[in-house]
Amino acid sequence: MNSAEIPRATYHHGDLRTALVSAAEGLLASGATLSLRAVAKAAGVSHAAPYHHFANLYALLAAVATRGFHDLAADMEAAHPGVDTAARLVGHCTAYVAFALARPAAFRLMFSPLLQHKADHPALQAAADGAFEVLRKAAHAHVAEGADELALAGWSLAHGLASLAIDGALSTAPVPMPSAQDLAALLASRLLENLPTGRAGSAGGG
Amino acid sequence: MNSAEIPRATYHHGDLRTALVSAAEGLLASGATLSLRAVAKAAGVSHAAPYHHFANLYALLAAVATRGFHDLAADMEAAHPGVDTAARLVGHCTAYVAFALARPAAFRLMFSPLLQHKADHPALQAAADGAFEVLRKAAHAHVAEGADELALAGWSLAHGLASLAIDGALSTAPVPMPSAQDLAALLASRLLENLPTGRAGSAGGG
DNA sequence: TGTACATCAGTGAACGCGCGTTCACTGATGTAC
DNA sequence: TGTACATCAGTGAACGCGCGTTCACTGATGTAC
Repeated sequence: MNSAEIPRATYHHGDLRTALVSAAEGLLASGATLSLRAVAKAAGVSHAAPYHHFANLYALLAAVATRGFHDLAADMEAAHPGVDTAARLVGHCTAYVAFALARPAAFRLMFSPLLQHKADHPALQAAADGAFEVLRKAAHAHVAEGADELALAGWSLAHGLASLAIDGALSTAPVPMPSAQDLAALLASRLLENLPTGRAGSAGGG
Repeated sequence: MNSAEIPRATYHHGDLRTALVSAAEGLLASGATLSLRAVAKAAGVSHAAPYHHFANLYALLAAVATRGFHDLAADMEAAHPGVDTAARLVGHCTAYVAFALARPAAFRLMFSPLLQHKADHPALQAAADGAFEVLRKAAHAHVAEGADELALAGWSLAHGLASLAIDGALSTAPVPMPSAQDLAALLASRLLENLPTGRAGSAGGG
């Protein structure tokens, strides 16, 4: 219950703030270059209206990304088949990739350098931390020793696969591919099966 | 020897085409929004000069990305410690992450949706295919069966780690981190050690 | 070597456009009495 | 319930700016003889 998010009065438009966030994500998804004027037009209001809700374009983008991290965390939480800890972590990774494929524009924005200074947007910072915490907790439940490293490995694998898939890089691969979701689940489960509590030790040569 | 790349005459400037590509990558690295006029100014020529070398901004961006893929492939080729096939693949993945950390702006552009239609730029398409081929060949040398999947896993892991690192996401992780290069080598080698020729079979539920 | 000519990379003025931002305004919503 | 007032979300005109793109030009480089 973040009191800064909810109690927006609904005067003329209904809820222009939310409508602007949705319109912005829609424009990003369409591949258009984003501008406050274009977002206002897409939302059906005059170009000056957004200034009553967002100081500038970056504040609006931060709101889009914040909603994205909330949705990502919710999707990952919702995807935990059974109580098996490994299956839960695989489910989280699969949901991660599925989110990126379903909403690539939001996913890119969430990790865009445009919003790298998340400290400027506390709500965004909190939402991003919350999403990673879902993965970290799942890894911690699976195995105590090396859990953070395990979470990082799963996160990296899921993030890399998601990024490559939505940027079309996988289409350059010379072999027929299963669906990206199936592939993510397969790879993540293989990784988890083969990385139990034991630590490998000295593997990174210098 | 691509005849379309080399035989540029050096009339007034010397080699404005190359200078524009370098200036563009420099501007991208500085975080500035890119425009042809800004690139021309950075290269010290008038704003109309680039039109003698590039039809528009996208053609220039494609040239930046093309050079990036060439350099990435060269870096990966150069990083093969010994003749051990596993070590070579780990070396490639490490070089991949190191390239992203050294030239994040180029790396992002290379996988940007702006250049998703690589078929419009044959040189870019060839360079991108060539870079992935380095990874695929290394995986194929390591193990014939399932080599493409192995290459994809290594690629995804390296790409995900690289993306998260350059976008600052790893700084939100609640544990102290080794250097990203060491981490990439560690994770890649673990993955490779534990994913030999055997195939897991049915792991992706659904 | 020297001269006349052709080529074309780079110049600078000019254009129309969409942008961010401001400003006085207007009119619907909420509230005090 | 009704009226008068306060609030403030959204409007539309206006501004200055940087952009992409074009165009006639100019002058350095290359070449034919």
